[in-house]
Amino acid sequence: MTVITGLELSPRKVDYLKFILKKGRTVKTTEISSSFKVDPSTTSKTLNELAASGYLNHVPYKGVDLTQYGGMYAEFLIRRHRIMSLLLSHYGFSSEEACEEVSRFEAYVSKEAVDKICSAMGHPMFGVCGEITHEKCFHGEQRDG
Amino acid sequence: MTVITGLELSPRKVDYLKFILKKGRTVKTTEISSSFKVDPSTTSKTLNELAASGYLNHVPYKGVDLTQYGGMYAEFLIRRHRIMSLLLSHYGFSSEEACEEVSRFEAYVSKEAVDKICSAMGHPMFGVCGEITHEKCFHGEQRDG
DNA sequence: TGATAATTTGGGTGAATACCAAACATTGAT
DNA sequence: ATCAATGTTTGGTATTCACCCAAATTATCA
Repeated sequence: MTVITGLELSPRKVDYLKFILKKGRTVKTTEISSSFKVDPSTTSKTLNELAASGYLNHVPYKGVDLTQYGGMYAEFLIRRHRIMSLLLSHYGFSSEEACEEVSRFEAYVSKEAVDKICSAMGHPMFGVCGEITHEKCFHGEQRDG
Repeated sequence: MTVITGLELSPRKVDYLKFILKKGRTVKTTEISSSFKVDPSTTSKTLNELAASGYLNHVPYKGVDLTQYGGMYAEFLIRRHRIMSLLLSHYGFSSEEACEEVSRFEAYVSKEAVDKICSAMGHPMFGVCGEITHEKCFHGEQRDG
């Protein structure tokens, strides 16, 4: 049972996993590279790394999709984004402002912190940019893994 | 009149400026390198870069201190740290937990965001790790520079 | 089945952060 | 006042992240 610190992935990798989870299907390299406006070769390499680390299944020339672990991890990433955005929305940020700001720093926010905030907020069901799920949240309180 | 976005400096440089401001005097390379547990040569190079960018005055072999601009900027850095830590302390974080968590991501939080949060909090005078000053805060609300 | 489009690979770049070894400057003790 | 010890800087090198270009490879469709 691997423990998630939330600090495992670089900002770009976080972006990619969130993107792939939101698509909910196999995604092609070009979809990602054009969305993020980078060269396909850059995306290709990053996807390879994510596959090597077990987050993605990569069938060369075909596309990528999330492994079981990658799916679980990406759900945390989305939850983190939504919880942090919701938090900022309580301080005068519009949805867009909150999402944009959070996107800058979310990769450096620990799961422990997210769980704590989520718990203090009473495990909200909706964020400013979508539904918040708490499957693996552990409700901030201690629980066995 | 240079506009501060808050995203000008890398995490390490943020650490250094905050450290120097807190000391409130000329600081030697070794003080910094030993505090952050890195090689003095690493610190020396980073201090050079900060000097080249106008944040520090560096007298070789003697030490560094903040330029006027550097001092102003460092005050923002401290305010950002304290506002963000105070924010987290409202979600069940102890002072230490809040400081530690914020230290991980503060370099990526914009001044605009800090001002907004500061304003929404009613410009608090005290954070979990020191007094908060609002000299250059512009009180979140619009004001001319 | 061959041209076109998508993808990957190989080779480079720059920023950030770090280390080591060697050169250089400062300081303090004799 | 000089020299050894200490502190600092320079030069060289490494890694991680993120990016680009050009060339090779694979897939697809007409």
